[in-house]
Amino acid sequence: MILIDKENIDFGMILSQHALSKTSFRKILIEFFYRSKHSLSVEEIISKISHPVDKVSVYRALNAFEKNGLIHKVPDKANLIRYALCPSECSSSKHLHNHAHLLCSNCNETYCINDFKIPIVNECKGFVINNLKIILEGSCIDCQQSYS
Amino acid sequence: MILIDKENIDFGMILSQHALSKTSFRKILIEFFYRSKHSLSVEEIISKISHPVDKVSVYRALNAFEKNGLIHKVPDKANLIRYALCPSECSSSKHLHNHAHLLCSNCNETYCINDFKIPIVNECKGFVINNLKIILEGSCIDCQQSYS
DNA sequence: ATAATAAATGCAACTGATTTGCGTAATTTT
DNA sequence: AAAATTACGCAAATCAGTTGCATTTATTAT
Repeated sequence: MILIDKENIDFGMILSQHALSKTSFRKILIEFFYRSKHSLSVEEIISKISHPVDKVSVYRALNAFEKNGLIHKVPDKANLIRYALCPSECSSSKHLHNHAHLLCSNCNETYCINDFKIPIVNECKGFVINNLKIILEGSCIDCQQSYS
Repeated sequence: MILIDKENIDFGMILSQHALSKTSFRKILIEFFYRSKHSLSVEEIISKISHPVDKVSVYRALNAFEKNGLIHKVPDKANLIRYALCPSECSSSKHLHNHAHLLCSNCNETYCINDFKIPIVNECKGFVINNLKIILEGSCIDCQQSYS
């Protein structure tokens, strides 16, 4: 397991490394992703961030972050745009993900899981498969506890 | 393998068996699903069906069909509403699917595949998993051929 | 078969997420 | 520091999907 000291990350540096402008909003946004343990929707970003932003700027920043390999889209129960941090191997030229998503039916939080066996597909109908998306729906720990 | 004679299916009967009204539009709609080898979006239904329909009626019919176990939602590249026929075991009380979806990156058609091994998930973060969605993205046979 | 009841349809208008255009402000390059 | 590029905020547009309501069609009961 890799432990990251979240208090001492240079978020401006992270933006530079991904060829993204270091505006005050974007520094706060990337920090917000690092501090969040689950994925983020546009609404969540606007309401919880310590910086007044127009939603248009949020959409555009997320777009740029994704394009440059910093974040990736994750499924959302309501089909909203929702993102999570990429593993460090991703770049603007290529997103390299090999993970599944856990989606809580109750609170609609999405978490990434990195350790799973790729399923074996027997019947392929001649498809050439480039990308695999796995979504596991269920109840997250927090929601299970709140039921009991 | 089960062979179905698509020329002699009583579509009115199928609607009755699923407790759905036999309107002329709904008979044409269910027939359209039977004759299509891939999944259908609302837009595709409206433009290709031999019957003038309002989109609202399409949405409402699809909703009713799904609720009564006749069709099920499938993923769509652009997050549109998209449906495919259920296996005959589905009913209004329960949808019983155990299959994955092939999504062609080129033409955006979606196909169901029924023969695959469920992946083993090692890292679950305490989740209770109720439902599994698997989406295989790639190129379908037709799109591969059109490239060569 | 007919009347009564329930459900489906079409139209117009609405919602809510996302996008586009454009002038201004901040950032990066020279 | 000036010039060039990119991001920002605002207003307005777009696009999929939904809701309300009056009308038509289908189902059920007589």
